[in-house]
Amino acid sequence: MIASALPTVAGSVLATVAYGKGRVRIATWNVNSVKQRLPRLLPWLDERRPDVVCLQETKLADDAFAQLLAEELGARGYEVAAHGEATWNGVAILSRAGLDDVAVGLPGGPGFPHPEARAVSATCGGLRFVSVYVPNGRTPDSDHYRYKLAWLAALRDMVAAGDPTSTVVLGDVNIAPADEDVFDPEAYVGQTHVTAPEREALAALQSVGLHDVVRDRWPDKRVFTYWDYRAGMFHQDLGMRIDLVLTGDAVAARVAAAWVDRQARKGKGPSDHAPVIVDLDDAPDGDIGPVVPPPSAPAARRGAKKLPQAP
DNA sequence: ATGTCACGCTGCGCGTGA
Repeated sequence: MIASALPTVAGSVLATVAYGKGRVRIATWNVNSVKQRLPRLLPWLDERRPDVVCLQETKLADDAFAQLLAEELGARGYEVAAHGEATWNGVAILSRAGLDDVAVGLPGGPGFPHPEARAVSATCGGLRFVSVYVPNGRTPDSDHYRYKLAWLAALRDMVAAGDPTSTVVLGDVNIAPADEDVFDPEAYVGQTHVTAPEREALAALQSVGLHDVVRDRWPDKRVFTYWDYRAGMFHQDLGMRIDLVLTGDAVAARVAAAWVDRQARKGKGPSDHAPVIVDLDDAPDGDIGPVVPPPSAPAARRGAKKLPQAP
């Protein structure tokens, strides 16, 4: 095998060398404009060294994305699948574990009124990644809210039509799955992100076989991923958990760590969202998946690590 | 206490989206 003729394989080797012993780090981050966030994104990639990164709210057309980032990402070993538009929305997948079979959007998915750049999928090292930016919904009586529900149904259908066990759906779902995922549930009654139909649509997505791996690992912990820019909300830790990593069974069984990188929300020029990072243990075949754990391996085993969050 | 950011503009402060 000649590595130089196989850039995908070479990227996979690089990832293994970079992170050690085959463990794979995946992440999602709503960057709120990749152009504005470049001074935070590049150092974050260098510090956290994720192997697969899903971005949302890139707010950049694909040619501009390539022009802005191709060199910096290529130098770090990443291949890129970007699906954006000029001003709003926009999603991407960065991978140094291979990047194949890229698909944009959702088959048969709704538009508002036209399809928006809110989903991109790719196969990276044997796992199917879907980077999603779920519509906000605005208010529960709005067309945008109905669009949100229809969009989630189309996402569920797409995942169900694939191979859910080796799928990872990650991104900004604009839904707090439970009241524990909101700093003040009473303050949000009647607003989007917490209504029953939204939570039911999210549950329907998960019912195809996806695990909320951050909540599974920290069942009782106050953990948020988004804090409004205003009024010192982050400083007071008044946020919501609306950025999720949802994985199929085979992936969930390999989760070694799952945490929110609050450091990235601090300091100068942050996004209003923090990245979510999940480490997966090595797959026995040396690829990153999919792997069904042997019967003797309890699915609950995981070398739980202390959450590396800042005070 | 409606507080911040980012977007684009028959732009130079404002409406819109989050």
